[in-house]
Amino acid sequence: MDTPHNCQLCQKQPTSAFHDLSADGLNEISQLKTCVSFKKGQVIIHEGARPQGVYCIHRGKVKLYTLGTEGKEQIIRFITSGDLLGYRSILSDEPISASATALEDTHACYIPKSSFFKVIQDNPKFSLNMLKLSCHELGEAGKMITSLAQKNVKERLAEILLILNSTFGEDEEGYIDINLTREEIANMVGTATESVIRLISELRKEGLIRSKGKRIALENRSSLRQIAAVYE
Amino acid sequence: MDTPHNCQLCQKQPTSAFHDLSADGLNEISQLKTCVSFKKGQVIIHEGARPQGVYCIHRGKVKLYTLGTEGKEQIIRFITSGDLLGYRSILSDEPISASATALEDTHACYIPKSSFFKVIQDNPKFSLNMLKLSCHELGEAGKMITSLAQKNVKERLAEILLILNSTFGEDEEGYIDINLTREEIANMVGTATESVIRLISELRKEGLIRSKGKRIALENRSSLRQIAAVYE
DNA sequence: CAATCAAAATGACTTTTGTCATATATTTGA
DNA sequence: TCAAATATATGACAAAAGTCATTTTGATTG
Repeated sequence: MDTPHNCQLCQKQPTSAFHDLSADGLNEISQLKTCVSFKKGQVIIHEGARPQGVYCIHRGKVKLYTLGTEGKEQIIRFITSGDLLGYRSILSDEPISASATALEDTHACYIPKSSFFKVIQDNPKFSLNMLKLSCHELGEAGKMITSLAQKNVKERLAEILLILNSTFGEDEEGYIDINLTREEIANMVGTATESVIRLISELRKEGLIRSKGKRIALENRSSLRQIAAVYE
Repeated sequence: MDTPHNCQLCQKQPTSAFHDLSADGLNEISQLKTCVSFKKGQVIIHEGARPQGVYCIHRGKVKLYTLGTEGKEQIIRFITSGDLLGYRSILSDEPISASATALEDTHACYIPKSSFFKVIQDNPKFSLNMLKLSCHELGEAGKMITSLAQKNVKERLAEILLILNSTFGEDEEGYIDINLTREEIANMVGTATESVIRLISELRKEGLIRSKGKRIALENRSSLRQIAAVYE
């Protein structure tokens, strides 16, 4: 077990389910949680398993993905500081429908199933936050479905690059601050690795992005937005 | 306003959020709801709008869809007896992300936003049911994402036919009991209408389905399952 | 700091899917 | 019930995306 993380950080984060939780509620969670770490590449939860608790990510980045035909990964979304992991399966009382793997060394709080339900029951505010959160995710999933069904690969790639940039921000040199292989990008976009590589070259030639090894920086967001046809 | 519907029907239905609700809770809802009807083809909720309440479908069938590029529909899922409509947007406090249109004459109960929140606050059981429901939907959405990203059109069509059959059942002649055009099926599968028509012909020639006009009946489920590669 | 390994890049080719045109069949509603 | 409208069906072709093979580049580590 690791050194305990400070739950108040999550309480302050507006996107967290613990946002605005009462001191009592926060205290309750602090008592029930334990702290764990995962190395880069380590599997945190495994598709098909029955989960025994939820994780609240304290620091690090995690990919959430399902395994399709022939074990091909489909990345559903990313999970990072303040986000919860594993709650879907526990709340719907179904086997885990998506696996999660750490993209970098990750620290998290673990809250056992029974404790999680206790917190939900004792804190209507938290319960409503969870409801809001899952409804928000549901809307995002709907957008992803429409995008996969109706856009071509280049449009989807442009969209994903914009999402990655706004989710993870940029490093000092302007590159998107996440370490993904072209294959992993392909697994988000829902296409072949070669197609992603080809289209990244194309976008680079068009001057919309630049790249150095696996790292990518956006150079012309508005054109990318136009390609992605994200009118929002 | 229509003749009032009996809420006990929803209470008894295991898939409904009102399942197992206390007599008090049920009574509270009965007081707050009004009853409404929609003609076939009528739009019930409209993408981008701000919803003022939720609908509980009493009888009828509704398609839920987002509008993609050039106004093309992407059907996300169907909503039928006992199901709620419009709650996602209200709970996540975002504009409606999907439109809903009645596929046949539909009767529903309307619960205004404020009443809906009141019921959630007064009935922890209902609140937890809603949470379970949205988490279940989230799992289904994840499956749909993987399917769209990794399966080819024929596999997805086979999958959709199996889903339609189990969701809506069959009429006396064995046809799937829902009235959809080939275009609407294409809008679920995420492909062109012609592709759906061609593949339906193909499946018919292979003896896996039969069809009469727009109606379709499954003849060989296990082969369809194999094509859909649904190992479950 | 090289040697090794893994990932990115690119070309050639195949398959799948989409588009457009047109013929045939089925619904629908007056 | 019959005509008009709508949907299904099919062919020909075009475009998009996937697969396989190979080269080049970048990352890793003893």
